[in-house]
Amino acid sequence: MTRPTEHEVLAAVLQIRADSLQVLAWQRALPPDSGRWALPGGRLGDDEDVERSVRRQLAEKVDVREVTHVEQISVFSHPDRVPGPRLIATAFLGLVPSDSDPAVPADTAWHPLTALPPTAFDHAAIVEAAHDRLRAKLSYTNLGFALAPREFTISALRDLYAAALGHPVSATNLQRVLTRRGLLEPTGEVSPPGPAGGRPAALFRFTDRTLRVTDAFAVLRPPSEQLRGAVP
Amino acid sequence: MTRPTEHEVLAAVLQIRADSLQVLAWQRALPPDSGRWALPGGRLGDDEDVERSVRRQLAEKVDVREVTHVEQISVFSHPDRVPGPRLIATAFLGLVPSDSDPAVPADTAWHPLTALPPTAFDHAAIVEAAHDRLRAKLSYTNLGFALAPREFTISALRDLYAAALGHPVSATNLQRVLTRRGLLEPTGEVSPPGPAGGRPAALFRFTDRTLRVTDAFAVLRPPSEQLRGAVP
DNA sequence: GCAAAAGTGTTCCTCGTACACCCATGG
DNA sequence: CCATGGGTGTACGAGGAACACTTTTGC
Repeated sequence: MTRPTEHEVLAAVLQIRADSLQVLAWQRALPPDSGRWALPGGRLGDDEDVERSVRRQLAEKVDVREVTHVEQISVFSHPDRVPGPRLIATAFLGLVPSDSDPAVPADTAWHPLTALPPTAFDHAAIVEAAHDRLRAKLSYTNLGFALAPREFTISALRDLYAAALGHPVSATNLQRVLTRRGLLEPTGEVSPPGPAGGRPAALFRFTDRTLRVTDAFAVLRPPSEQLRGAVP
Repeated sequence: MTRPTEHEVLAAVLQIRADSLQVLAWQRALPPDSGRWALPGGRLGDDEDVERSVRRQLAEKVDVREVTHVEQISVFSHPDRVPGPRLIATAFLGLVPSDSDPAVPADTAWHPLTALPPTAFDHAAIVEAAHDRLRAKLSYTNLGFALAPREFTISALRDLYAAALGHPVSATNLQRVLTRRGLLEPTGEVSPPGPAGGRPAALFRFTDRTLRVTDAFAVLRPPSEQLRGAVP
């Protein structure tokens, strides 16, 4: 009675490379949409939920240990989103730190979001949704940890944020905001200046490398606790 | 080779009734989980995507015209989330204004989130996720329009927000915040005071009855546009 | 010394919160 | 005229943005 339905997972894996936000894709060799670029993913296995599945599938493209964050975006379920048997996709955002350069298969490459080659099916919409999610979460969570190397200078971090957000970011204020929120801590080390000279930059790391919401309820927050046992 | 998989949609439909946030559920008559309360929903049809499907399925429980907002929450896909053939669920949040009292089937009733009877399968987790989403969006979008009647007094609106957020809300500040953001406009009418007297309350409405983000990028926002053509 | 890059101090301003005070109605 | 609920004015503070200024390096 009902048309048979398969379920797949797809991931927009983003990384900042050469000061540009890029996405991992592979070029389809076979129809449909041969020659176009597709997101990594595949059929959901019998014994896994979608989160497990997307991590398994990514392992076939890149070393999963390099993927620092994975989160569900939304379901793409238009009946004709792909030709042939019906296929419903759960889309994910994946993030890789800027200093890792995982080996990828021959048909797979990174592409800047601003110059995406023709994409297969509805994958362009998935990339856009992932980008939107990333931009939003950078501003109210500590998600920067997933794009940044273990240790970094503030100006390197500024470049990462600027590339991901798509607008200039002030190193001064970025440091102050993240420090005030307790997200950054100095390592004590410094990084030597480049050939042009300049003061050596202090190195920092994120205090926490799991997702934390740092600016929830900017407004309409609960009344101040005053003298009750404050929960920090 | 792969186990056959069905796809369903489920909705946590929330409404403020009697100053309490309640969810619509129906009591299962048959196993599995008979006697337990389940969220409205059902199998995805061949010619519809998940958004269309959830609206269609809700129409069987309540008059859809009463549902002012529907949004996707997330996918629930644990292999054993229900007994029998594998069933993947896309979960939704639905909202109904506090002044509508849609007719519902005999097996269906509203339950306060704080006193939820035993629920079927993983539906309790879906309700919790929907509640979290509602709380978050109330603070940075105009989503209040979906819970409120067409016209309302500020103190009625305060009660709605307090019930949804789970903490007291100041009418003074609520009005100021929503007005500053341009979300409220006075109708010019007033509502007569109750038997205890008091000044008649002015009536307001939301200027916009579709979802709008009003507080994006609380931090790390783009540099100020200065004298360029400002986009209001 | 000078240019370049990093880091700090200071000011301004927006905006949410808290709270005192004024307003309009019923009894 | 007083209790009750509605509405306004104001002061405070948190925190982000902008920018001037200082520090440390290479040449």
